[in-house]
Amino acid sequence: MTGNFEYADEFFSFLTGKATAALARRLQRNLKEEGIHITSEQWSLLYYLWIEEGRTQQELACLTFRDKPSVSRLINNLEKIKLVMRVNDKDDKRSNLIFLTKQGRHLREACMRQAKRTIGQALEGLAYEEMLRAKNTLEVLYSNLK
Amino acid sequence: MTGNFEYADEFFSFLTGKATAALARRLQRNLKEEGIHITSEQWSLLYYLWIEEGRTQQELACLTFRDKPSVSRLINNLEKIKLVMRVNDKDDKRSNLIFLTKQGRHLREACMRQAKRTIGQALEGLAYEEMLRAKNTLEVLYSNLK
DNA sequence: TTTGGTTAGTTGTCTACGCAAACAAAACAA
DNA sequence: TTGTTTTGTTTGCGTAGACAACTAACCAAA
Repeated sequence: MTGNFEYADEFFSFLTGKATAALARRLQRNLKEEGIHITSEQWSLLYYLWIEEGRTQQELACLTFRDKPSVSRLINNLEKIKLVMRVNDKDDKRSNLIFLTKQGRHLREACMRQAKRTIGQALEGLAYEEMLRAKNTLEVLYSNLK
Repeated sequence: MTGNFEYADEFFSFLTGKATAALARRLQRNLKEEGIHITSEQWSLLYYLWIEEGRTQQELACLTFRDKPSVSRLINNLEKIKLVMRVNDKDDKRSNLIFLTKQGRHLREACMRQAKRTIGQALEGLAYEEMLRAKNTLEVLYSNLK
């Protein structure tokens, strides 16, 4: 049925992205309350580095679903505030491997706490079952489009 | 439980906004294929004007969950490409009422077609029931945060 | 009426986005 | 080995985002 679906207009609200925008703003606000002044975009990049460091910019672009220039500039800004650093890969001089600084690593715990808090606020009043279903639906949606 | 929720980290994927980003990009691409060169953000503002014209910028900011400067500049750009126009409100000289131009009105049908197509592509393979549940969950999420 | 608070919109500044083009290093093929 | 293609990153450009500070208009209470 790709691209032709009779009830589609009921779902235009997906297209406005209001829910995601609200979530991003709340995350940023919660981080700020904790004294952490990073953007939600920076958070999402750091998130993958907290899981594993030493990734290339290419990998980070893929993981965060951004284009390469966006990642390049995000990293510029994260370098400026001394949370990450580029290390030129010896085996492949085209790539930079991105590592956390001590400060970047240190931020992890507080950021995770605020991320959890944000999710808690967002999903308040919903049954766990419903959250799982919504997550699953969004994953399907993403895999349909990526 | 606001802000403290033991399974929260399972839902961090909500925070990255990848699904929404994918959706916005696909919408823009689909519009482009139809020869319509507007951004997904412009689409979302026009969407509310297609429902009803003559809204104030304030109202549009509220409807699209953006701040006033963002709406002001979106309208600047929409004016540049002659899809909308500001009309100063005679009853309250502080406000502008935003109207579609003939071209703006004309775009409606094709844009709606592509919006439907985008939703169709995004939700492909999902049961209608699941789509409704996800929509509902996102509405709760939004109302928790706005 | 005048003063003080509120509301609508704009401007400045900085961050971030995508797309296209440029570049350099690496991989590959003749 | 040289020439071509691919890959990883950066630069240029235009759009969009939030926040803070500002102007102009409205309004209400002294």
